[in-house]
Amino acid sequence: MEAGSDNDVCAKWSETLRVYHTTSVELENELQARHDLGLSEFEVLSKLSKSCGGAGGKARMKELEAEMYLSQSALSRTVTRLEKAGLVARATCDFDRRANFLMLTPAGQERFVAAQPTHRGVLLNHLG
Amino acid sequence: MEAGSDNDVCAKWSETLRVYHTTSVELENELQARHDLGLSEFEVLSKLSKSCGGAGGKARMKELEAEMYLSQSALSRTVTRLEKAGLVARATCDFDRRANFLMLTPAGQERFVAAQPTHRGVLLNHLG
DNA sequence: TGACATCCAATGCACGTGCATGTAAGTTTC
DNA sequence: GAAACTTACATGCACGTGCATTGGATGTCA
Repeated sequence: MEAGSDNDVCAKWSETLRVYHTTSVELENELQARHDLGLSEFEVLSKLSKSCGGAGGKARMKELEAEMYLSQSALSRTVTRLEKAGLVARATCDFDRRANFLMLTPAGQERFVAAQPTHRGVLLNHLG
Repeated sequence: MEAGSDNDVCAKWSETLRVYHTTSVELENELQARHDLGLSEFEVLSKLSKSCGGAGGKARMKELEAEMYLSQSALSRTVTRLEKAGLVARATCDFDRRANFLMLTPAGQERFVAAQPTHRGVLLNHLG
């Protein structure tokens, strides 16, 4: 019987929508209010911090793009915002001068470390 | 120990992000390509169809707003788009002339019925 | 070497969204 | 019944996003 299966996926999707929206809205609000960071911006800092082991590490734009649900152009502008805020630095790669290396600045590392508990708290609230 | 719990919620959130993004992108693409409908627009048609039992039924904007993850202004514009496409009609309520009654037009009902299998198909693909 | 395809990132543009505000209609208080 | 408040919806504006394009660097093949 297929009707039950239809209802199942509908309910599952409905629940996914609920969790996603409520959680991401609160993440956005809390990160913005407490740390002046958008959710995409926080996630860029997070990926950089994890894949580079703190300030000074490097990652390419393409690597980030593959890990995030964000288009190439949106990622480019997100990084531009972070750069203007002094949280991230771009450096052209010596071996492939098409590519950018991205580095967390000390300020960026600091901001991320400060924001991470907020992020965790919201997730625990909604998913814990 | 809290580290395990932290990892749990992170993994859960990560999975929610993955399911949400992949599913909603494909929903958006398929509905747009096959039926010239955005996801929000489809969901308005869906709510109207369900809460009104097909064409000619009525619902207020405020009712829809409560059921959807969309701001009042975004909903207003979504309904405007649907109205311009001839899929929904606005009628001012006799008893409260601030409020709108929304009605699915026959074309709107038809479009929704045509689009629903597409919607179900994508959901089954991703969640089934 | 020269011509062409491919790749990386930035940018112009259109679009959907949220916030703040405006307008009109209903409600309450005196 | 008038004034103050509240509610329902629309609209101006700013912002983040995706698509398409551009510009510059790299790779490939004859």
